[in-house]
Amino acid sequence: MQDISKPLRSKSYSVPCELCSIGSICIPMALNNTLESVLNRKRSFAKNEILVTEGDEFQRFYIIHSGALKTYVIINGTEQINGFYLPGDIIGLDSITTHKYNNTIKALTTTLACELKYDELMALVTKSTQVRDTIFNLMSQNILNYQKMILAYSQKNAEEKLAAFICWLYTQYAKRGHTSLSIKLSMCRADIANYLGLTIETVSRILTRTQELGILSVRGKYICIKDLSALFQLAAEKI
Amino acid sequence: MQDISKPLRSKSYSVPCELCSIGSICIPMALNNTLESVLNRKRSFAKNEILVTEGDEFQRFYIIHSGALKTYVIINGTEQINGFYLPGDIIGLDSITTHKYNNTIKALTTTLACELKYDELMALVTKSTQVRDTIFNLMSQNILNYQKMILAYSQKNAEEKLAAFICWLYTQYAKRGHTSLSIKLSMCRADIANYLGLTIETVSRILTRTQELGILSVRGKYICIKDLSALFQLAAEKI
DNA sequence: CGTCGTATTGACCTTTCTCAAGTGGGGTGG
DNA sequence: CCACCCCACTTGAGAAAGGTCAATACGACG
Repeated sequence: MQDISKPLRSKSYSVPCELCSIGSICIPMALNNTLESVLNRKRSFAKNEILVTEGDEFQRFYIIHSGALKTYVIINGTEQINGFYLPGDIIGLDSITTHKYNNTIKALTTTLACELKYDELMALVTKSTQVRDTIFNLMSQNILNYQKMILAYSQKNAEEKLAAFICWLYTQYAKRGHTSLSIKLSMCRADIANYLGLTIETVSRILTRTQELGILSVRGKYICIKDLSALFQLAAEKI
Repeated sequence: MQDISKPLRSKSYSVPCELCSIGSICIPMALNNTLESVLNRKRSFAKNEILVTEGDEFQRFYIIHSGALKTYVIINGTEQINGFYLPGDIIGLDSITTHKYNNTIKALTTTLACELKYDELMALVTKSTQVRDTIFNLMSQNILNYQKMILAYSQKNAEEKLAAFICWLYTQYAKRGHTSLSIKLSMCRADIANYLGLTIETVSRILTRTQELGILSVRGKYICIKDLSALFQLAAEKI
């Protein structure tokens, strides 16, 4: 286990609290003293460290400050990746209904995450309509995202899926104010392939092809978007 | 437009209020007089009638009492189906965050749906922790369902997708107490194919093949499940 | 500077799509 | 009441996308 109060690594990208997915409720000045009891701020996890295991009792959400996580389940002995989570994202909303975690959560890189206790958050929801609206908004957004993702993954071919995936990465960072066209992938090809329902070879081939089209520049885990609008067009999404 | 207070058709399958997705908050005895102002009970829609169009201002959820709906968006001029909704399902949770409907909602058959006003529901959430927990539970369940669906549709081949789809239909009805192995599809092959990201021809071929395996018996829109456990196994899900 | 794990590339095979023709059932008009 | 028609569905043959297996290249790390 890691040191609880390990400081933020200046090298890695992180969200300022104002841009975090929980937004306004994360700002101490908005909620004064109530906040401290709800959030155990900034716990650090090492690369490949498992935060929770599928089936564990649900107690707290995780909100990523810096780094990246993946969630997965084991089906027939093989890992099936459910999602990737980046700075500002919240994990655990699906667990409210089951009272336990439905996925294993693992750190892809060194990650700093805020812990948010469920019980205490619920108490705040009743007390403050601002918190209530924030949480409803968050859950609704989550549902909308999943709808879009299902559309994407049922309708798109391999090339479009991969383009959509990179667009998603770009958008996730952009939403938090980080608009660089250079992206460092925190996951390996196998994880991407697994998540998109493709094979490693197909992912590799398509990255090469997209590079030859002048849309991307790929070098290992580093991707540079050369033509953003072409990438979005390939993903069949409106920019 | 239809007669608002058209009575429930006895022929079609419907959920009793106790099994509706909004569950306890739909039972008048639990919420007494507050309920009537929130729910405009049982409005009827004709087959192919459009309830709301993508982009319309969001005001109310729809909870299906009987019949079936589909939601879709138009991408590049073609319809892309987002989901099918059956008795007990609630539509509109994704709209909380956008304040407008993200999909067009259309009736697949004659459908009876309860309308639930958003503003009034939110007021109830603050007043009653029971309502609050019900709604959080509902949204969480929704997120969990989408997670599972994404897994399903990114990892499965055509045969598994279709089996999973029929399992889902069966399960949806079973959850509401309707455990018959005979299912009448309310959607056409084209809709199923669209939704699953397949072609009509593939859907047709797989239905035929699955029938030859003795798992299903297909006759137009009528499907009879001959071997439920084999079907779930084909869908790669635990029963 | 070698080693191990990850990524790329190539040849071949399976699945699904595409295009095209044929079938069948429900509704309408004679 | 029957025949016809239309639309939804089924079936078949060839094409394309993606998967599989195998060899090779790269790169981080000791």
